Amino acid sequence: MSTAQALVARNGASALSLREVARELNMASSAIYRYFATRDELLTTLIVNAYNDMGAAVEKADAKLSTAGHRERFVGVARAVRRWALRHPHDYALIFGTPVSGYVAPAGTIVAATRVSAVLGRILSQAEADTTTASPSAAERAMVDVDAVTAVTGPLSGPRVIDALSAWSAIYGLISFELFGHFVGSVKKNDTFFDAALHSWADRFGLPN
Amino acid sequence: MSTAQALVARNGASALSLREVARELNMASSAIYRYFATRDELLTTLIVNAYNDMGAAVEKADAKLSTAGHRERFVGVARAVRRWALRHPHDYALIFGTPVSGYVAPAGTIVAATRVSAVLGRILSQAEADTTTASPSAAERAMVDVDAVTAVTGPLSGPRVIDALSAWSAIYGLISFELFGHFVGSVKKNDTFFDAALHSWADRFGLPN
DNA sequence: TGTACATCAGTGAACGCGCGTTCACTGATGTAC
DNA sequence: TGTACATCAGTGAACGCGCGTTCACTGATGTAC
Repeated sequence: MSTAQALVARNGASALSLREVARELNMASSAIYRYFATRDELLTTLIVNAYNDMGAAVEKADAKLSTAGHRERFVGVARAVRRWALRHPHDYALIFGTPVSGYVAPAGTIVAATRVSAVLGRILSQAEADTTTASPSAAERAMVDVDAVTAVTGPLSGPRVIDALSAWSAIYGLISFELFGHFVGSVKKNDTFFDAALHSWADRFGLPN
Repeated sequence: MSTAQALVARNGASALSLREVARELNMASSAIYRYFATRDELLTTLIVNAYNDMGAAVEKADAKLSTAGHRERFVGVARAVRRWALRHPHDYALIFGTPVSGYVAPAGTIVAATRVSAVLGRILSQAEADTTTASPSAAERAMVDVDAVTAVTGPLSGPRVIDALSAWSAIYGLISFELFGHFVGSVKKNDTFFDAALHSWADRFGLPN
């Protein structure tokens, strides 16, 4: 299986149809079945690869900013997410677009899927650790699985767990609106707008600088 | 054309394939060509219908809240967007999911597409009108088409134009993450979480109550 | 070292399916005299 | 009022295409003696 996934990973196939992947690899479509039992298995590998590629890119960006302040890290990491999305629109759509009808992602994908949000969450956790961290209320625990989140991000106060998840989905919203054309006619300079929106989030989180 | 669109609108067809639409209407697939010259023309009508259906639902919700405070209206309208999305996941995906490859929406769709964001923008404009509205800076005008936005929302200060667009894409992000399964494992109660996230936005906008 | 055989990556033709689109048609309804 | 004809909504068979999947195969590489 290592070989199989490597094959697809190495050649960076990122199509949603088995035959299209085969074409990208210059293979007969039937040859794919030497590596994957079924289209869904191929799809899973493609999705996991995309999550990991995105995760690695974002982690690398974060590592480069390790000495920077929390605000700079937060904005920088979000920018890295956007940059990856713009460079890999096909993979982005595979992960974050309309789910493929009938396909159910197996549990194994979640680790890869969590990498990016984990980076963002960790920054917010570290920014908050500088001050006091109130423990989440019962209401907050009822709507969010605080333990699951903080297990991967580090400690976060209740309101911040909610805002962190909200921010992550908002970043996705900004990128998707840009990529899917919903900002056409209102946003003119997508990169400065993205930055402005993100600094507004950083303000909300009280990140210094 | 009135008949044709009415046909589809009345029966509420919301499939992305021409043959599927025909099946929903209990017609031969060829019969569709009596009403639409091409699949893309059908798709356009489907999309416009979806936008208008969503727009009408949200405008109705806003009308019901006309006597309420700005915060209540803002949150109530956002809730209406979410409610519509949950009730019409197929139409929602048609509008906000991955764009159909090769399909280009004609200019005629934009009026319908703007209805929902216009409602939200108008509330924020009215909330701001209660105080002073500083006119947008050159930097803000460079990244956002302020005139196009305020033409439909009413006057908004520069930072608020940006935050309003950001909020709209964030609402989309929250709904899409819920609908597309990206909150599985972290958010447990989607409706209270949505409300909490929205009130956090209302705080950011300084909406009273 | 050479021969015999097993392994295994990849091929290519074929299948049934759903798609968008075309086309000759049917049959009900409306209009003219 | 009845007959003749035009209009028009909808049918059903057929097309070429891309899809996922199967299957008998080829031919290069590895192993045994």
